Amino acid sequence: MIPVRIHDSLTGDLLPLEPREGNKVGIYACGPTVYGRIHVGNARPFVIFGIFRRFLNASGYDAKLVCNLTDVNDKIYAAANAAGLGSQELADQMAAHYRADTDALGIGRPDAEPLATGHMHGIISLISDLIEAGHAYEAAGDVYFDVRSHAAYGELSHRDIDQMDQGEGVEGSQIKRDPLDFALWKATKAGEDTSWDSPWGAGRPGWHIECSAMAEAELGVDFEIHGGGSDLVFPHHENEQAQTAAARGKPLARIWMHNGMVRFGEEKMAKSVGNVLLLHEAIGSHGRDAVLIWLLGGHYRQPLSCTDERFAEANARAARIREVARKVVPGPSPDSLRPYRERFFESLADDFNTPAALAELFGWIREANREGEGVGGDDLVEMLSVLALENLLVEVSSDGPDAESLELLTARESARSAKDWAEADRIRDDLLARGWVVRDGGAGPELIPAP
RNA sequence: GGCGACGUGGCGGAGUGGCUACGCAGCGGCCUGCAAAGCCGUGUACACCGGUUCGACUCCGGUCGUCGCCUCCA
Repeated sequence: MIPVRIHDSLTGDLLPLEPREGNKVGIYACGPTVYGRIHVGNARPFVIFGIFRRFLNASGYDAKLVCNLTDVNDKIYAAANAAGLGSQELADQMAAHYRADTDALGIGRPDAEPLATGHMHGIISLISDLIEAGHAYEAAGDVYFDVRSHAAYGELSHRDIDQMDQGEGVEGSQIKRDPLDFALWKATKAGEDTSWDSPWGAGRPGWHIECSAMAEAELGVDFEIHGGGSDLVFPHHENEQAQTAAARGKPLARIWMHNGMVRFGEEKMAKSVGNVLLLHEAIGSHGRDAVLIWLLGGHYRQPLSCTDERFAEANARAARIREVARKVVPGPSPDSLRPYRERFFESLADDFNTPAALAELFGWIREANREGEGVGGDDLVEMLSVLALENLLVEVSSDGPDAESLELLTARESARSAKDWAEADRIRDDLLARGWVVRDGGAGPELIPAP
């Protein structure tokens, strides 16, 4: 296990990753609410935490990544109504889309992907515990968390509870003890076609309590890392933290790891703003390699802009990797390239600095290109595997050039021998039209699939 | 208004109290019949103003600007 440090949103410090037990690391990253197709902003945490898990496993840890799906929620009721579907039907459909869309990223699935609807028992029992401990109260079939009963409330988002906007007109404001109290359980309302029985009557869980319950069921409490988008810090994670700490007397997680937002234009990409690029569209038009390299090209905590230029640039980077992969041979890499590999892992261990790691990868590539042919590729395979980019190593052309193209290549060689450059260049254009780029290397001409 | 973060070369994007990030694009060169690929070289980079320091892009203070959260949000 190499030492890993991660920035913690609660303390604002770089904290060492210290497993509770052996080399086991539990990571809970909040997934989307499934009421529509996900966009590339939603894909960022999926990729960040998915690749982070790969890095940890490659570094001697045994990481368990849990990414939940929220499949009960106001938005789902609204979207289902608009689509003329049952809410569970819509949620199931969109959950299936989510799995397919994220599968296309090719980074593997999380170790667990719990659904809120699959954890009703745990949710209800956690709410009961909170009521019993005096941190929650029932009111007209709803149950609310009593924010004033938990002194630490506000610690994660660094907010002073007394300075927070307590504007009225919020849902349930008449029956809540404090405007900041948030719903753990909501009594079923007209127009909602799903509900669950509880000690407080038929209803459904609030958003925040779902995650507290699912995280605990999968990872216990005081687990290593809780993550998600920075837009979840308040109120979602603040509330999760408060619920679990109030009910269990222990913090929910040791490190809070938040990724920055994807920007589209000058503002955050969000369904509510309407400025979204759907993940499957991005993969369809730019390829999954570009999407992945683009996401890894910025530090996870910083905002990241989404434009066609960025994807084109990412594709150019992918091409450079494929290029070196052509000349690398199986086997151990030379010692001279060792430092790049070392710094690649050091960068990832230092607050998961993927852009710095990529810089080392490209440093390795430059050195390997300088060495020429026959460089052992083990380092490259290792680094690309961590980033889920090992596919760049396999030759794109599964079948190789067809016979006719090879004949053209031979004909071009004859023309070149005869110094008939016009003919040679004409044949080269023909080959390009057939999808092959001619490359005259020292060992004779080679046909490379056109980009 | 409160809280959090950020302003780096043509673009994107790391990082550091004094030493080449890296990628994309440009320019020059090597290689090539010419290209392509690759390699080498190249561009007075660190918002502005003060301060601390032998020395600051890097630390401190202020100014301007941008973004996120404070409501559902990855």
